[in-house]
Amino acid sequence: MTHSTMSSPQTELPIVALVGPTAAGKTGLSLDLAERLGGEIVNTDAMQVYRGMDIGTAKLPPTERRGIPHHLLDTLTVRDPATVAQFQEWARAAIGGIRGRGSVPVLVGGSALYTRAILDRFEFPGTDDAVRARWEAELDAVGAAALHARLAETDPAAAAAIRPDNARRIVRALEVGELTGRSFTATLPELTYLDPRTVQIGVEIDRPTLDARIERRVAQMYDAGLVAEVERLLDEGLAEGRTAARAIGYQQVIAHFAGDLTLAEARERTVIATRQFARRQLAWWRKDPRIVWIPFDAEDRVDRAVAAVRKIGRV
RNA sequence: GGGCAGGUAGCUCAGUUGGUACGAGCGUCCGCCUGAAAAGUGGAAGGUCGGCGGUUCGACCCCGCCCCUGCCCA
Repeated sequence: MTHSTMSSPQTELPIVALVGPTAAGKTGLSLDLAERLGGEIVNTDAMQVYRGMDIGTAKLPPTERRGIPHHLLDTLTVRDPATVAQFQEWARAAIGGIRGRGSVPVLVGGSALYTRAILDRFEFPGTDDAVRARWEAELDAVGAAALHARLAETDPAAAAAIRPDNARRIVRALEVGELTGRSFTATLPELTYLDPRTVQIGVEIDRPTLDARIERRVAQMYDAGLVAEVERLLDEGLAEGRTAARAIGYQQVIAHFAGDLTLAEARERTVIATRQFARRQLAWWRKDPRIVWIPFDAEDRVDRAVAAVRKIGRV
């Protein structure tokens, strides 16, 4: 416990977020950084929240965490749906708790939307299972195009921003409209940190190297028993999980068990899906000029990261 | 040595009874993205149609030879 003699010194503590494509080396850097800053780690990876999904999400085993507290790992079972809004709440609470303890929160993870939802001014309009279910049923009955036409009547702005084939977003827009009576703007908010003492550090890596690392990582996952892990999780209801079953690696092994892919195909598809995921992540970070990029293999990367943090807050 | 099938986009394959390749799926690249986000979604770039020669106004599609792949016979 820190005793604050001055006006809440804990708010002077920075929020650090480590971003970058999967397999770039975020985890390793996060440990060094947390050690140097006296920080605690907050996971911002949408799939590492699942208990039991360890190998396929490249979750750091507890024995390798160097005694640094890790938050938001293993918070859901494989049957539970994950949602951004809920994660935002958890993460902000975790950040508050860490700062309250006089430590620096170090967020690490590859889920770009999650990270933004936590760091930026980002508000979610709410949800309602019944309303959602009704629109989803309507979607099945009428199809995306017809639903989009209906959205065009009630919320022209949203309809203009959402493609007629993007069923998921159309349903959500209709849900929000019904719930709030307001337009579902459907555009990302500005890049504005909720707390000005926020730094994002990006792990920079060239594509050939990244692709090679992805391939190697997938091979290691299979060697380490990914298939057995999936088999075990299937007993726990993985296939019924709306989000967990979609995770890269898991999704392909499930398809294998369903007889749709050979094991070799599943492995290959996992590599491809991971690579595509990395590209999508990169597209996301590319738009954010606030990120301080540090080469993944820079000898002094930890020093540089620490320096970037010091620029915005006393540590 | 002989016979058959095949050689078209990075990959797997469609296709035209000869008139500028209508290509498709996957991959690749780029964009979008507010309660499934490791998800969802839009677009773009790629082809001297195995090689050489011939027939023809014109060939990827016809003829000849050659090369490569697979299968069969010897």
